[in-house]
Amino acid sequence: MTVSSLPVPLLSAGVVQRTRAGKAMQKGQQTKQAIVDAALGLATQIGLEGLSIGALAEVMQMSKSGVFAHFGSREELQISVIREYYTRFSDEVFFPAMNEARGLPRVRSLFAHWMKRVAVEIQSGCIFISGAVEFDDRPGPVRDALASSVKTWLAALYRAVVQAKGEGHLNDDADEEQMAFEIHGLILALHYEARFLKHPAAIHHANTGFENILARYGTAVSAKPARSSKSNPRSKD
Amino acid sequence: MTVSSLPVPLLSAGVVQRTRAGKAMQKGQQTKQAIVDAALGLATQIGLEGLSIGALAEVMQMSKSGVFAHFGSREELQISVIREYYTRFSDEVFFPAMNEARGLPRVRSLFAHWMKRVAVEIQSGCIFISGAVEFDDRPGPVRDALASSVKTWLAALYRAVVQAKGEGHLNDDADEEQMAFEIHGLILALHYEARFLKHPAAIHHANTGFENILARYGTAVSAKPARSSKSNPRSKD
DNA sequence: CGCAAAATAGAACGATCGTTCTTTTTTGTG
DNA sequence: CACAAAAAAGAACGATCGTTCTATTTTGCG
Repeated sequence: MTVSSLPVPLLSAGVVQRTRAGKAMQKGQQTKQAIVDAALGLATQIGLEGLSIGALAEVMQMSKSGVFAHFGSREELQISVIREYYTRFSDEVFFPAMNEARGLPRVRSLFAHWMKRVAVEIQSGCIFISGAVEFDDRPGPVRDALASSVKTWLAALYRAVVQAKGEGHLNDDADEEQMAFEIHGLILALHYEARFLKHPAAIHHANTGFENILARYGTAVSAKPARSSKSNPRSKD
Repeated sequence: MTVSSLPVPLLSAGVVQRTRAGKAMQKGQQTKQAIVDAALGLATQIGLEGLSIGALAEVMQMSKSGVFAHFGSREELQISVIREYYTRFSDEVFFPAMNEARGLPRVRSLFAHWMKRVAVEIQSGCIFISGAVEFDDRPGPVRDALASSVKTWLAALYRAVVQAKGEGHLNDDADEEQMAFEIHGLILALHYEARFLKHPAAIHHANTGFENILARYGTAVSAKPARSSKSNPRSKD
């Protein structure tokens, strides 16, 4: 049943291969990753619920059972897609922004990268948004995986806002939860009005809304900072 | 084929019966309305895409074909549900707010009634939101019907904001489209965080966000009006 | 009541779904 | 190369889907 002792149970799923020095499992993990990639592409367009193994097999030019064998259930496939999406989201939004200085510069960078990503997703769709609608009252492991990913990301945004206040970049009476909520609303409205209603001004409205939020919560001195990128290289946490 | 001359083709669908003086079609329209009611209940929970004729027939204690015959296609059923939802939304949000005086009082009332409705929909779901995700890149008559309803409502909100500026309740540099966009974002964030993430503070955040928007766009004198309800009975348009 | 029309039921259709089982092919390695 | 394990294919399953067709029941009115 196993290769040596532990068959690398379910933990990897994202990291490619190389159990010890280069031997063991290869082809399987590679195609599994390719399947997840294709599944993510389908899921962003038709949603996690619309994702079917038959359609996925056709895209992959494989048999249904061949695709299925990699996951064991449709739910496990959906969860794999969510994990993959979370990984990409983190790589494109979270980690780049962590290179910015704590406080408002980092909050600005988080929003900017988020916007850049949503601008692409106007074409392809966002799983964090569509999934929330699909699973908002459908309990189970898929919902749990999705909610966990979303909460992690929103908590990271919240933490950045708290740090901004700690750095003195926000007014003393600024409510960090409130500010994060309003920022979240801007992204959701952008997604709604751009993707569904095809309203071209939505991107501009989201950016202007963010500036409005900063003008309200930020201190006068920090409302328009002078592009601090590498100037204050205090990253980590 | 017809009763007298015109069989009341497909136009009614919302109004109950009574073609001329009380005669003609009765039972059919009644059960159709009951089916649409039940379908709306299902659709708010599992979405327009999840709405199946089989499940609907079971709820109605009817045969699949009996239910189907009233609509002729699943798409027509979905469109009927959207129209019903739009009617209820208008009755609960739009028309009540039109009793308020033009300007900020009416904008406040629109938001208040919207909030009251979303608070209920945290349990049952909102078709304008779930439908937008389900049909954001699925062209066809269902998407058209949904987009039309949503645009009508958002246009009404926008119009109220424009009037508020016309009444001198907003700053001269207030961008009405921008303000409507930000209000929309608050509702979307409320729905997301309350319904999916079960965050209890979401309602408070939405209300506070609205007050923040008013504080930014409203003139100083109008930022906190003294509950003008019947005091300024200038309605119509 | 009687009769036509409307409303509903019933059965069956092809298609697709997720899943299971068995068989074949491919892979990695001694 | 050979051989065992992994990967993929193939076929079939029960279920559900929207839809069509034909029969039956119910309704409204002369």
